[in-house]
Amino acid sequence: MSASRRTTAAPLLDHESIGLEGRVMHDDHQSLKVWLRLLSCSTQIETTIRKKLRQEAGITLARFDFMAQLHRHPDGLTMSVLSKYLMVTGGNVTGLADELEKEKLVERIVEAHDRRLSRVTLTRKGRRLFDKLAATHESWIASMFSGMHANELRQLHELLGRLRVQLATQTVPVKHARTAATLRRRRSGAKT
Amino acid sequence: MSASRRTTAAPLLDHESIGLEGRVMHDDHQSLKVWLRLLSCSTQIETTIRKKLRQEAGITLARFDFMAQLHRHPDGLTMSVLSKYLMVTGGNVTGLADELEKEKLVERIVEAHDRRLSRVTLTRKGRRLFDKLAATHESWIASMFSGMHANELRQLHELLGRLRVQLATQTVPVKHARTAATLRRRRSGAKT
DNA sequence: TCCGGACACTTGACAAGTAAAGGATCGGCC
DNA sequence: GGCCGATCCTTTACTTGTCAAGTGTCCGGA
Repeated sequence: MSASRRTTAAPLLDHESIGLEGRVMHDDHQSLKVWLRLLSCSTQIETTIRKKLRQEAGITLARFDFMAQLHRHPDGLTMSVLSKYLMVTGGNVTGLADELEKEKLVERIVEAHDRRLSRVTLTRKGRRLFDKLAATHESWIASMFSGMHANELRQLHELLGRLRVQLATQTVPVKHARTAATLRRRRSGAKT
Repeated sequence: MSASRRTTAAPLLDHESIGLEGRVMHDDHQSLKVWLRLLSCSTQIETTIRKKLRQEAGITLARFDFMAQLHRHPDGLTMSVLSKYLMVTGGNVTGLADELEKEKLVERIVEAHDRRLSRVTLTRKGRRLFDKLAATHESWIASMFSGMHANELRQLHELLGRLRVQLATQTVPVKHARTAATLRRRRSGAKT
């Protein structure tokens, strides 16, 4: 039941009409509603995938992502690059690498020409496991979207693409914080 | 969930053509792409909001949500209902309630007719604070979506609505045999 | 050559969330 | 009345992730 999450705010805005366009004031509510649905869908899917991965494959979503990155970069990646790609902090990457290394799914190789660098790659065992998981994973996704028509998917893809661009260009004021890509945070929910 | 953001799998599916429509096979990839964009947008917005809430209002997203629920239910809610609405576990709700109560933003009132129940409500102070935050919050959202045209928003709203329904109806089959297999309960031991 | 700063990673304290066990209370039934 | 099971909340242990300080390495300039 329920797909909803976060309840987020009640509509209280009326002053503060963000001087943007003039018709913005009218869109406020619509934006909030879109956001809540967006969040709701996203959360729902992510939760499902996370659960399935754990229950049926005994693996964590974080580890899966970690391995996914290595899989598409067969030559290996350094910790800092992984941190950037995964959008988590360096400390987190270290921890994940430790665990996966312990299970012989990945290995660290210290770079000869610069011993500060260690390149992480999938082991044969890791690659084998990931290949299997990736196929399953994609089938889960496909199945979750199976109720949508092809052109609806196209539209959605297009619209989200535009939204993402908007967000990227104007949300920027995030500032180039520290070294590691300290972005991304937890899920929250919404309810309409 | 977590903080990091999914990079998700490389496309490996080819067999397993989820016998659904016939052209589904062709959609697999599209689904994955839509999902990634969905996640990307959702995460971006959530991160922004979480940061702003913390920086400019000194409050946590979880607390904000907690208060939002109470705000739309002025008569108060029990812990278990809150847990359901917020989609978090009971333990989490207890913790949040403790903190907010300490700050005099909410209060617990033990139900007279059933002393197991405690109803949580916003204090006057809490309501005042939330009113202010909610307005600001909605203006943030509106501003983030300000790059989209009104009809794009409408389309997005519609499509996400359909998706959400799909997810709600078909994701249900998740539950099945216990959590057995993977991680059997281990009392107080370290990792595997 | 040697030194200081930049870089790459690790470590340890903390935050937030989950799941499972615990404790109290209620309600029905004999 | 007294027991039993169900319900509600709390507590505890563990997971995952952040941040900031620490360690080791590289490099460019005096």
